[in-house]
Amino acid sequence: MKELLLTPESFRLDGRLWLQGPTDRFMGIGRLELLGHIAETGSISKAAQAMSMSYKKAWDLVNSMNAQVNTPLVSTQTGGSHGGGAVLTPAGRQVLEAFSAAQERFQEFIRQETERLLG
Amino acid sequence: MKELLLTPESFRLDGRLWLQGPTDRFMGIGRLELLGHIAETGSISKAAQAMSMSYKKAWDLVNSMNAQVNTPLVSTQTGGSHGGGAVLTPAGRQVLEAFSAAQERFQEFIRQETERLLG
DNA sequence: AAGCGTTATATTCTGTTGAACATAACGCTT
DNA sequence: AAGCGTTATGTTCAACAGAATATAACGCTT
Repeated sequence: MKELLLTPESFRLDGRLWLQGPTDRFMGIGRLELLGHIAETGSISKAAQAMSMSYKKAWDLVNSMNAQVNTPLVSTQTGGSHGGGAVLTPAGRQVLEAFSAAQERFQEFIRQETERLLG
Repeated sequence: MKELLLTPESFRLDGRLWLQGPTDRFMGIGRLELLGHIAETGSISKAAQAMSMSYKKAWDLVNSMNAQVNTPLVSTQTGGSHGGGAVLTPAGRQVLEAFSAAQERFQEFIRQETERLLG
């Protein structure tokens, strides 16, 4: 009977993937989810609530992303019938889709490596 | 002429891979490099110097790794002709090798994804 | 016995990060 | 004009992480 040093009950392979931009982090799993919630809800504040994140934090993230590209990812509007809102621009949808796909392939990579290391 | 939103001059795909243990992080790129330097130098303090890391930090990391497995990865000795020292156990060499390989495959994954996203 | 380089461990300081709170502006609705 | 939900922005406080400093113990060498 062979003793394994690393068992899947006690150890878990994990990882993160991100895009580093000119000044700050540009895209990561948190920012990606935030973009998804903004697309769904049409609002930064509702997206923040959905992630149990403060509005300020969410706004800072949106601001950081928009500041690092020529074409902003999120377009915002203050005032109006519903108080304002936020939508993804075409550039925003493009980034969301591309990074989502990369993220899924990364999860698949982690599954494979988990099999190798702990399986 | 097609304008790219994300150019490889301004954006860089990066990532991290780690093994989460029962209590703490168990293995990551930093701990891996530390194990490598310990294997080379036979000393925690020399390994720490090589990484511009305080001895205490290095010792804490070694202690954290050893505490999370039945068979320690690093065997230490105090006192003696050279003051003491540290060597990798067979388990330590095994973990070093296995995680190094995973790390290399991860770097290759990042290269591929960089090509897709920014290439 | 003194000196050495190392492991082993605690404490203190400090910088960074995130949370919490507070306020203003905006444009529609009533 | 007052109220609303939202975007936009600053400040303050708490928690955590890392760096710096300090000290002891150990076992060989001289």
